[in-house]
Amino acid sequence: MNTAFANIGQTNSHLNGQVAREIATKILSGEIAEGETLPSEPVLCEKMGVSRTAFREAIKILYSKGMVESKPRVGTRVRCKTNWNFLDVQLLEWMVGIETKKDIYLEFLDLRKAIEPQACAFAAERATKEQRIELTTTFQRMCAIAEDFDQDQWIETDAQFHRMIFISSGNSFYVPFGNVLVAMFKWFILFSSKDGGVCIDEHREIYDAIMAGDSTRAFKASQSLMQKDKHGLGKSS
Amino acid sequence: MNTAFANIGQTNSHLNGQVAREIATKILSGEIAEGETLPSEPVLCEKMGVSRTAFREAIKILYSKGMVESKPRVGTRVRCKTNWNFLDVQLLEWMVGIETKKDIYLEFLDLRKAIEPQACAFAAERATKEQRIELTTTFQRMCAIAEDFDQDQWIETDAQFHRMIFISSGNSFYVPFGNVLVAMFKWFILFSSKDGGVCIDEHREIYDAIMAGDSTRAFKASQSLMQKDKHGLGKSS
DNA sequence: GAGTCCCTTATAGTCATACAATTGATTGTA
DNA sequence: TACAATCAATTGTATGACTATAAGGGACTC
Repeated sequence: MNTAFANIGQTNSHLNGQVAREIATKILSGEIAEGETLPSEPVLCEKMGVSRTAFREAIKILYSKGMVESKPRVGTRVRCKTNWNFLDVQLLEWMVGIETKKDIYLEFLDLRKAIEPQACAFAAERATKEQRIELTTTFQRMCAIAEDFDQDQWIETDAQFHRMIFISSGNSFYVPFGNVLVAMFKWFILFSSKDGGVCIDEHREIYDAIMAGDSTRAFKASQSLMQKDKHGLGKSS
Repeated sequence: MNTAFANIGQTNSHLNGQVAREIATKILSGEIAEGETLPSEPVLCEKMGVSRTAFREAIKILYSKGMVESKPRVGTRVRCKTNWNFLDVQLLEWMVGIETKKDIYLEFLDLRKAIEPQACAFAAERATKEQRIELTTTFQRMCAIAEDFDQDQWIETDAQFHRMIFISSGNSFYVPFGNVLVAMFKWFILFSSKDGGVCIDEHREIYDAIMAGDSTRAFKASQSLMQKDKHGLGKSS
């Protein structure tokens, strides 16, 4: 498989990535408040032990997510939270481990409820042949895992299944949700209980409806799954 | 007003911003295909007449939007489109002027239909006092503009009104939509016709419902506006 | 005293160069 | 053929110098 098409996450193990993560974490946790200006570049470079080159690349990453803005003579300030792009995979991954944010998946569920049924409906209408094949492959994997249950594998495959639906919607704006969803699912691996059965029947209903091209049924099936599953995990609780 | 809370857009007039825009445009338009690797850094720096520093900062911006990934000895390759974050203000702004993308607002409308009614409902339930005040101020401006009609001002204020609703939803994941919406509305200024009346009554219904704290009514009012308005512009056509 | 203009200065923005780290490709060897 | 060592191309990082920008203070005018 072409690497350009493989990974979803954006874990950047380089220095600039680490710096970006470190600062982002402080901003997201509120340790650095909105409106506050960061110490100057030389100071922070010294403090973090990196060169200006790496540091500035890190800042560009934060900038492009709407978290900071820089001006000469002023410095780099943290923008208002309303400008942060929470629908960004990296940003979500940075939130992992921030204690005060661990309940944010509840907010995400409210978004899923609004958008995912419609995504399923679109997928039923517009999924290409290739997308149907991949959806089938993924669903079959889910069935296998449901039989011989493994928590981590289930979550990963479940996320992939739902992501595939968003991709199959044929709408550019729906696609990013699939990626965000995958990022959120990674959280659940960290602190989800090992018990509870999977909603394989509910997923089958969604799958069947999409394959049958029945958008109304797909819409309802998705709604039904989200209704049953308080955690948005594909697990009944 | 604190500058950290003022601007929504992210127009970066610096060199790295220009470079980012230039390359992003070529990627978005398909001139540089998915999976393709860019020429090496020294080559592109020469070609564009900038230093590696500025160039690499530009690439970091694209990277953080999921558009490219870099590896030593391999180069920088364009990632699969499914990884691009279309729910990003800068990315949307870069799309302006790409001829083949000018109908993408139709896709966006499909997203709005799914999410905005729910945002209105949440806003009715959870808008803070300050948010209600700002919403009121904005709505009053809309009314004034509707009287003494000005196309550009209408679009700008209309966008601000809808953005305020997303912010008032109290859900971190709904907020970015408001910003994306503003970016999309900027397009309309470019190629919208000057005729057509504004849907001030429909907007008033949404506003009243939110102020009354009636989420069901707010939901329906938003649906109704989107139904009536084929372009999602707040204008009947 | 209030306002305007200009100068100073701190800060980010840009450049050039050198070196380090990574990894695909090549070559060598069993 | 399979595996290991080497090479080389490309990005990653560091450093130092210079430029551009704009906040803040001071002198001047009204």
